[in-house]
Amino acid sequence: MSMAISSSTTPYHHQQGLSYSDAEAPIGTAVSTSSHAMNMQSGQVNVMYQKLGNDFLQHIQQPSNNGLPLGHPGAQWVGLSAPHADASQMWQAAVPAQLMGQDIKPNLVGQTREEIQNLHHRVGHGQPPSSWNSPSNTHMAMPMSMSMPMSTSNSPGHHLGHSPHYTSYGAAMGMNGMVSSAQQLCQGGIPRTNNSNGSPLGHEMSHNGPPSNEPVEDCDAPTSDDLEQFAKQFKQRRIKLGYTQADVGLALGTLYGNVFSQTTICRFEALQLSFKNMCKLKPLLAKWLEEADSTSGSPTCLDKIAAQGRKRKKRTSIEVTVKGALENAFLKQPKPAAQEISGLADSLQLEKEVVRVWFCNRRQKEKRMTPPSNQGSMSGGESPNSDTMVSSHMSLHQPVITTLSSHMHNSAGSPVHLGGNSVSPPPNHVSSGLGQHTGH
DNA sequence: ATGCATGAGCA
DNA sequence: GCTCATGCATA
Repeated sequence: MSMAISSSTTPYHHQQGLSYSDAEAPIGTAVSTSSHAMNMQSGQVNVMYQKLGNDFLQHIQQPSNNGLPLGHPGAQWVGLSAPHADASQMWQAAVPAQLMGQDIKPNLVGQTREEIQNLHHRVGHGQPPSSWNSPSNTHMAMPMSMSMPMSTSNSPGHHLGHSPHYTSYGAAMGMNGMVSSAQQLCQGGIPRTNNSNGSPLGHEMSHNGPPSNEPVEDCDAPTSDDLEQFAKQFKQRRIKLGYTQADVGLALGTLYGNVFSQTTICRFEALQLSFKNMCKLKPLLAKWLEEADSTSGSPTCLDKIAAQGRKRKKRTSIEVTVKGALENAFLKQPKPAAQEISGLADSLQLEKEVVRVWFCNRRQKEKRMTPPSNQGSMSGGESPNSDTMVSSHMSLHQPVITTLSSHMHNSAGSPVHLGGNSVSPPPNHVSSGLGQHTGH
């Protein structure tokens, strides 16, 4: 029984050293041990399975194929919302998004080479036509037709600060015909047909209109469909403009004081945020887009936010076996009591806190993959998922094996379709968990 | 792109 | 202690 956790589980690695100087991204954080020698994604794949469906799955399983097809219909969302109609409901119900209600987080954009890499991939595989395909260019892959916004400093995360003299974006836009998307989007005039991806989304019977009250100021209360569209286009535009997700996150901070991380932008684009959250971010991103579109040269004063070293616990790498155990436990009891957690932690030789957090995260994830339960608005019972993630519908891609799903207990009691997916079973890992759990 | 972590707000 | 939003660190 090797329940050992990968060495990396160190209590608190004060890597103070990583005072992310505003100058350069914390590349130096390569601290890590690397000892995670194991197939990660144990749970990941499962999850992906469930929520993403084939497209993503493939994407995952084949790193080489990393560019998640922008062209892919994103139908996931629509797809789900349509058949289930629940999604829309809950989404709308959750709309009360309070813009800017949040705190301003001094974020230190960290992704540098990663971003660059990512960008690479995207550029390389994204739908962008032949126009720009110079993967060799570690900098920004920009549509050659236009001059790089990035200026000379190739640091993707900072060009804004330096002197992003962006030049004619128009040129690029011509390529896809995606013009002034920002504005359109923000005006509710989402050019649905305007998918350069060629994904017609035609069937999306979309959701009903926006909620009666729309707290969202910038744009009218977006519907899930709007958000999906926006996210998709946003991504396209962003890439075309040559920005990385991290760039955008930083820029948002510059523009609104709200810095966001690459992660958040990424999740936004992937529709992996709660509806409410999506609503909150959309206007900001829309604005940024607008800004980027028009601002042909004004950097929008970038003030680097001083890095605030916050000691962060080093990420614990949970072994596959252990993870499997956790999954099982989760299936049995998604919300274990403190005692149970302790016991579990003990038996698995994990810190209690780690286990607790694991469950929390697992639950969050669960929500994402869990289809909205219709009980929400009217049953008088507000489903806990009311503001669940957007991506839930993905699972619909596997109309087939939904069996497993039914096993899933989900707090709301609604059926959870795990992507049993007929596609291709998760490679290795803990299928034990999501894969074959027997409900409880 | 995602796993584990943090922290605010809430009950 | 949970949910939720968010992000660091990492594959």
